[in-house]
Amino acid sequence: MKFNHRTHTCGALREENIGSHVVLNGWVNIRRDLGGVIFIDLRDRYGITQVVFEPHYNLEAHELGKKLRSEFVVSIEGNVRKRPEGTENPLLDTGNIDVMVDKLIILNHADTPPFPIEESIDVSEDTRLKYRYLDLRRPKMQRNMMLRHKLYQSTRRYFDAMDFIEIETPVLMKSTPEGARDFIVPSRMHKGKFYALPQSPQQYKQLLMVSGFDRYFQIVKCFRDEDLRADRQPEFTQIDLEMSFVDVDDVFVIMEGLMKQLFKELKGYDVDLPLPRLSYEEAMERYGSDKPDLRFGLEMVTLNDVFANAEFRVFKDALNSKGIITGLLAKGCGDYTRNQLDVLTDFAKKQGAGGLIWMRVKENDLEAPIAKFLSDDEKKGLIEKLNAEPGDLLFMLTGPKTKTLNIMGHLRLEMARRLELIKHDAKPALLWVTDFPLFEWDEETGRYYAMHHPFTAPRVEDEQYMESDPGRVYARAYDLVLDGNEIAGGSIRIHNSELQAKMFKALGISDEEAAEKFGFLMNAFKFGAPPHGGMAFGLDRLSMLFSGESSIRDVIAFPKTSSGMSLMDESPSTVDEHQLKELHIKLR
RNA sequence: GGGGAUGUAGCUCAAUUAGGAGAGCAUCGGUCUGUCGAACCGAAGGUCGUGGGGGCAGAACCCAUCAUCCUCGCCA
Repeated sequence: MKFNHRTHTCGALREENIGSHVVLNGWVNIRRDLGGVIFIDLRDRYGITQVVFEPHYNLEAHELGKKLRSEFVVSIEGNVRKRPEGTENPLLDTGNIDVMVDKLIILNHADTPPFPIEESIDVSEDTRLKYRYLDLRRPKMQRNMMLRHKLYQSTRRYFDAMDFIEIETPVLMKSTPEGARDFIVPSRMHKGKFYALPQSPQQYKQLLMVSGFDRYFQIVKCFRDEDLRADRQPEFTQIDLEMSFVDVDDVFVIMEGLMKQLFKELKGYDVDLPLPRLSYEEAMERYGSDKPDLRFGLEMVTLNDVFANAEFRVFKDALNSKGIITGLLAKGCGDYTRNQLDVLTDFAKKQGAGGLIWMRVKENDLEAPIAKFLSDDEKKGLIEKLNAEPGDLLFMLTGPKTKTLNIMGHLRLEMARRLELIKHDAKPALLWVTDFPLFEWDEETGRYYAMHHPFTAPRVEDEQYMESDPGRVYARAYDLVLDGNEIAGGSIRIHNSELQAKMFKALGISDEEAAEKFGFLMNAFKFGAPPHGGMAFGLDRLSMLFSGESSIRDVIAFPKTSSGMSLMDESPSTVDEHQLKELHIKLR
């Protein structure tokens, strides 16, 4: 089909173009047919321009213009004209002009779209995902994709300027036992053998350090076969980096520089450096989360010392079993009704709490079902410690430390929502969380797991406990948190094969298994591995937060549903029997 | 794997206690020369997610199942 190249985009024309003859190509956003005159909003990714078909101006074009419908693809030629006085549209950048059409070419017809292509639409996500190519035409999605593009470009510019080298690592790799479930790829050439898709390029980037590349980065797809969430997809994108001859603070400086640049270039916001740091313990005790949202206060307080001599059995049990008593002050919520408190109690119970203790703070007393179990000293201590005043409400939870703090952390977020503590224009809250435990004990399997990953270095002063008491070893690991979201995590790595062997031993991985699964890394470490460390950013989450979205699906062009399906192309799908046969696979 | 919410016209939703499937938008036709959420008049449009059950009668009740969203577990 013959058509002319555009002279302008649909967002370009202004009053200075009045009088010029132009060609515009784009989609019919909407048609307004007034009988004698037809207006078309012509759309491309740059904007919208109103084009006009008028019989006295051009009869032929007007006749053909009657056929236009939403989402037709057209090419028009015409003259830019100043809009008649009073008909300007201030909502459009091009709103002071319109284009009188001399020639219309319909490049393609379009079925009526299942939903309107508009800024904000009220359409179920299934429908949007099924017709994702239409959803992506919407200005909002176009903006999200463009912002993501800028995120890539700015990141690449930053790391290049900092002497980092972008190196691609394999997508087909060896399955590793630790961590998330692998996506598995069968090998046709090696019967019964499988590749795995990387959960992250962790081992490869460490090997690149052994190779002397010194500073590496990559924007890379990673895959984890685990259940999904609003902020988790089975395939996702990381900004991955690794540096040699560094300690924790060196990594922080690089990352803080990146955050400063990204915030400046993408949001026009100046981040104050250095970023605040919280230890894992402190984050848990004060915010009940290892990714605390610091856009608001509402801090939790550990009350163990207030109740050190408690008679009340619930508190006594908690203290005797090395548990925790944690409190939260809800300012001015003393008028919450029994019904509201029951709802919050249910909320806590759903998270796994035994119950939720609440107390209304009165002029000279505490009003609560459990008040009679507390001594006057305890009541006084509680009020002082929580800084409570008459009219306030306070919550308490008791139980095993991590779990209880977590539940209170959820309650903290819930109360923040109810009290609308997160202002729309709140300053972004960035912080480091440091000093994670190296290991996590798992009751079910009766063994330790690496909290970060098995290549994470212990703090030097804790190395001595690696064998005797792994539970008290802290890691040289750190997370970067933005507005209550974990957006990056990393660590200084083990670079010596003996320490790495100790690590595997603590994880209950036998020498044989370690040699089989990680032998190549252990071997590499014997040939002169520099001290190194790095980080990986969740680019999707970062992109989501910059776009102001609440799901990473809104910043991924073609995402999966929460059951891992692609509604557009209907994957995953069955394959032919002969494909399976070639792969030596039999379904059962 | 567990919990919660949802599923009715192309889209968003309604339908009281089980008793005539409806509205707005979109679509189609008509009127209309300055609209920009055009307006006005008219029309068409339904496997009530799917399968089964009880019942004179089901969109509604029961069972199963599928899908979507949120969430706990899980995510080194």
